[in-house]
Amino acid sequence: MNKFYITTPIYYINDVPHIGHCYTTIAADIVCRYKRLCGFEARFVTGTDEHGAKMEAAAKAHGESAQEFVDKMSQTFSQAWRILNISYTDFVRTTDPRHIASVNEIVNILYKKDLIYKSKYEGLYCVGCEKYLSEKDLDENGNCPYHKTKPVVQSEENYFFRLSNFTQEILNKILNGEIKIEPEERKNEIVGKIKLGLDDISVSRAALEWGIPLPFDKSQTLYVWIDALISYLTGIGYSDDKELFNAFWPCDIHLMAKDILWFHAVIWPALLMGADLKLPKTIYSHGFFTIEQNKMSKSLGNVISPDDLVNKFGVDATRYLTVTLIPFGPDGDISWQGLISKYNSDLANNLGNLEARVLRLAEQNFDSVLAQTEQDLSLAQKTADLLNASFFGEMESLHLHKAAESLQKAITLINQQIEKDAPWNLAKTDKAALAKCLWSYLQAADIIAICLIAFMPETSQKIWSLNGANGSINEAAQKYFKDKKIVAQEFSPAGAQLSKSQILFPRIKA
RNA sequence: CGCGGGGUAGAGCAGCCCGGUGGCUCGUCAGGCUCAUAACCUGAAGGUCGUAGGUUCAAAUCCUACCCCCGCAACCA
Repeated sequence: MNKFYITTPIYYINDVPHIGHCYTTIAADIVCRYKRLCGFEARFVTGTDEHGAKMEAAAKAHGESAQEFVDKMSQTFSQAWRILNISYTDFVRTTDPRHIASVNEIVNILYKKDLIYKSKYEGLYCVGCEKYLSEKDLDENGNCPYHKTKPVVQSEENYFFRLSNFTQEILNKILNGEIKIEPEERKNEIVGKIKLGLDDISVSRAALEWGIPLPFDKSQTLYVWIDALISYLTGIGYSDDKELFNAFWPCDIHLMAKDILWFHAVIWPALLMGADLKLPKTIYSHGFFTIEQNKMSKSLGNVISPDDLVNKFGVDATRYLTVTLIPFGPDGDISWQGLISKYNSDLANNLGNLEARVLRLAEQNFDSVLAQTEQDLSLAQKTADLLNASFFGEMESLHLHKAAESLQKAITLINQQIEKDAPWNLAKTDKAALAKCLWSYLQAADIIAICLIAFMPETSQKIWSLNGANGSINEAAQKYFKDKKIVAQEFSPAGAQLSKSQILFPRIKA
C-alpha cells in the first residue's frame, strides 16, 4: 500500500492552544484523512516541544517544576486535538525517552562526522532579558528596547553545526524541486536568503538545565530547535521501530506557519543531509491570522481558543470554518462576524438546508421511504463531474479553501435542480416523478457527503445515514475515490428508510 | 539601491505567467417559489483594476518610474 506521512510542528507549549495551532493541525488532519480515503496508509505526527529557557521561566511563573508544567500543558494540546477529532497517529513529546534517544543518535552521528564542533559565541547579552540580542534588536541608543539598559558583550563556549557546508547543496535542491517549498513566494524568499550565505549555527546552550544534554558533553544542552525538528523522526519510530521508520521516511509534507519556514526549509534539510537521511518532499507554510485587523495577542485579549470555537459552532463546523475562512497560504484576517457569516451561508443555508428540504419532502409524501423507481443518475453525475474537475485537484495542492468552495458549488447545483424540478408541484400531480427526483437529490447529496468526510467526518457520516445509505461512509468513499463511479445501490438505495427532516446546522444570529 | 509579497465593486479574494467582452463569495436592492433553518432560485445596482508615463490596432494583464501597505532580515520556539 502507498505510504503517506504528514506532520504539524510540535508546538511550543509555554501557553495553551489557540486558533493558530488549530489551523495547522486541522489542515494537516484534513489532508491526512483525504489521503487515507485515496487509499494511502498514512501517518500523521504532531506533538509538543517542551524544552528551553522559556519553558523553565513559564514553569517558574506558575510555581511549578518544569516537568509538572510541561505534563500539564502537553495535555491541554492533546485534549484539544481529541475534541477536534484529529486523527494523528503519534504525539511526540520532546521529553519522551524515545525522543531523547533519537536526538542522541542524530547528534552523535553529526558529531562523529565533525559537523558539530566547539567554538566561542560572542554577543550582546541583556541581563534583564537573560538572552543575547542582535544589533537590530536594539533601540536608537543601542539599548535593550525592553530594559533600556546597555547590553554587555559576553561570550560562551557553544557547539556549532556546520550549516555553511550545505549552502550550495540546499540551494540546488530547492531550485531543482527536490525539496519543494510552497507557496512559491515563500520559496523565493528562502532562496534569496540562502543566496546571502549561511553561517554555522550554535546548537547548544551552556547554562540551561531544562533540555537534552549533549551526549558527548553533558555540560551543554541541545538548542531547542534542533531538538524539536528531530521529533519528526521520533514520531515514526526512528529510535524504537526502524522498520516503521524506513517505511515512512522521507516525510511527504511538513506543514507549518510561515514563521518557522526557515528552520524547516534550510536547517532541517542540512541536518538530515548531515545524518545521511532522505529529505522531506514538500514543505508547506501557511499564513498568519489577524483578528479583526489586529495581531493575535494576549494583551489585546483577542486570542480565540479551540473551546471558544467548538462551543459556538460544534466540532465539525469548527474544522470546516477554520481552514476555509481564509485562503490557504497567505495571511488573512478573521473575525467572529466572518465566521458566523460563513457558517450560516455554507453550512446552515446551503448544506444543512439542502438536507432538510429533501428529507422533508420524502417525509411528507412517502413517509420517508422511497419505493423502487426508475433510476436517474444525471444529477449525481453532474455533481460528480463538477467535483472531479475541481475538488480533487485542489485537495492535492492543499488549496483547502478552494476545495471547499467547489463543494459549495456542487451543493448549489443541487439546489438549482430542485428549483427547476419543483418537486412540491409534483407532489400534487405525479408521485412517481416526485420519487424519482427526490432519489436523485439523495444520490447527489451522498457524493457531497463523501467528499466532505475529510473536513467534517461526523457530519458526513450523519448525512450518509440520514439518507438511508448503509454502513460506513468511509468504505464507500474509498471505493468512490478510486474509480469515481456512482453505484446507486451502494449510495442511498431505493426502498431505504430515510430519516425524518432535521436541522444539521442551526442558524446563528450575529 | 537588503529580500519577498501586495494595492481589482461596501468587505474578502480570482484574473496578470500565455495582452483582446473585468469574474467569484458575502453584503445591498428587486422579483420568484413555498419543500426548507426569514432558508432556496432568478435578476439588478455597484469598479476610470494604487499613480504617472511607455510599448501595442488593443493592457488589470508587458516595460519604466513613483506612492502606499505587509511579511522576512537567521540562533527571538
